[in-house]
Amino acid sequence: MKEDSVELIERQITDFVRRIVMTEQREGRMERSAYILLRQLYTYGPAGVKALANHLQLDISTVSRQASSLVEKNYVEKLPNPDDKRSYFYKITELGSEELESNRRERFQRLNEMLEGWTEEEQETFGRLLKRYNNTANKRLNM
Amino acid sequence: MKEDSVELIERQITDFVRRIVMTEQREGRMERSAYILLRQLYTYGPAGVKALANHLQLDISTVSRQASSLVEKNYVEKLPNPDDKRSYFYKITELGSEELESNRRERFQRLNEMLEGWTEEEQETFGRLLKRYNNTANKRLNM
DNA sequence: AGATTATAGTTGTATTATACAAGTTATTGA
DNA sequence: TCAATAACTTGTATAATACAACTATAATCT
Repeated sequence: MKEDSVELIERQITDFVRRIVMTEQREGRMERSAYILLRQLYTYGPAGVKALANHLQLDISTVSRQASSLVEKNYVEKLPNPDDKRSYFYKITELGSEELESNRRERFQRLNEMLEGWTEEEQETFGRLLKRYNNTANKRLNM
Repeated sequence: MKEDSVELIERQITDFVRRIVMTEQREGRMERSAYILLRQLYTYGPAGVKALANHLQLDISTVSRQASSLVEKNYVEKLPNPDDKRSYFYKITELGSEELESNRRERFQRLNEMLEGWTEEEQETFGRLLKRYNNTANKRLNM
């Protein structure tokens, strides 16, 4: 089997995802989904589960549980929506923001170690190509 | 927050993994782990669960179950090891090889679509950088 | 050789993220 | 006003995984 670029990328992506999933499993998952939800709330402000589920492309029930779990940890508050008594706003708390920020720093730290020895240009290129890949993937998902 | 390369990459990796995990969940997972196990057996030949678990960096019990599941589908055979009656060799079958190959093709196909419009050089670079990243990550894991 | 220890594998149990389906309460619109 | 719709929660199921307990065999050490 000839190892052209596509084959190389396929292989690398498979390994990449495997390692991450595996590592997360070992350390007790949650982190990633919690992180993403917190990031969403931090960046775009309070929202209800439906909007969040749309943004994150997850099932409403999944987000509902994730959000509850964050409420338990006091990382988010569940505020009733005065205009619609069916729904709520989940709002990141001070504690949640701190948690997010510290998590962010850790991630940057780890990533920085991973990228040790890379030139600035290589880093930029990697980021750019990943982004391009993601954009295409996301576009395709929404069809 | 300034968006330097590390921040960009962190963001893109998070999104990348999220989308993949999510998509797999939707379509009934298994595919990835089965694929990786089949690939391992195809590439390196028959092996017992311990060796496989080492290679794939998974718990023995996990591999044991994955292997059983592949035996049920007739993708692999479970052969007794004549030199050690405690252990077995799992060997990919003809059917398993075909399944692997067709899975591979599908993945290439999808990936090719994803990389539409990329120059050959961009593809090579992407593969190379992913590989570099993976190598570092794997090295760090084994410490 | 016999007893102890180590090894290969399987199976039981738990956890996490997820989806789908069913249910509750509130809103909207004919 | 009452039927349909919407936002959310909760019940149930699934998949990949780990850890712990167990079984059978092999290796090692008196």
